[in-house]
Amino acid sequence: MQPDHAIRALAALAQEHRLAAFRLLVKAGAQGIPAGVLADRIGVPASSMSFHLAQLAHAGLVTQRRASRSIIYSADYDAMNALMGYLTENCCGGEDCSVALSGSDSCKEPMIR
Amino acid sequence: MQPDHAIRALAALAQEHRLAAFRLLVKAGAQGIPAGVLADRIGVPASSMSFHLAQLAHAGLVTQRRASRSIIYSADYDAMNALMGYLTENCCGGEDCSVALSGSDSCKEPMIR
DNA sequence: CCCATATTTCTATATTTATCGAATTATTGG
DNA sequence: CCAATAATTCGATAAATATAGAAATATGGG
Repeated sequence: MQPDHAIRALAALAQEHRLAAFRLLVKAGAQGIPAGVLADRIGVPASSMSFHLAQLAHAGLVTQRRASRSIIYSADYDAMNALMGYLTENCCGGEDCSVALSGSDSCKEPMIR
Repeated sequence: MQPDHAIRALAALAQEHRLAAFRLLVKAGAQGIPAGVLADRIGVPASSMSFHLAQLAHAGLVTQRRASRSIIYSADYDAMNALMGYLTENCCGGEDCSVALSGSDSCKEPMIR
């Protein structure tokens, strides 16, 4: 994953309504949630929701499919996975962050020099 | 971790120069890097670097200490760890993203309904 | 004490992002 | 085909973020 792709994904999640939408989509699983339902649940106008969903889609974090009149959004787990991988490799010292760096002494870089 | 804290951390990383700085700091380990060296390596004016470092610090992702005339920044691994934990719990279906969700069938939510 | 160094704060400006009503584009039921 | 529904795109602001020079604030050497 290129840094600019990671930045797009991070920026996509770094907004109240988009993070809320993505969390709902993650919980919803592959079934997904229609755009209008997301707008209602989050409490933003449809046009605002559409703007935010476009950013999540541009970052590759969600996919969309049409089902009758609705457009149903789903979280793209692979994309989120890739972002986690990028962060683990580049921002956590190259090891699994939650295991290796929390008070552990297995860090590649010594904590005190 | 509260959602707004996660958003601050995500936003702090979602910028070219800040992500570059944070990656350098992660690689540097506890030794850290002075503000001026970061500015030089990244190629931004000192005042711009200071602006970005303030955002990273406000998000809790870096710590700073004075050493003579320099102010040395270091990555805060615990904060990054907390962010990874938040993302894993809230944006990856509640399991370790890189293990459970990449084509695995161990997801809590069924992939197809 | 003075000067050079390192950094931050201030100030102004440019750029990007967010908001939301109105208009537009699909889709379906009747 | 027409009316109703679901979304998106458009357009106009508003708000937040980024940039960078200039001024101000510490620190330490001589």
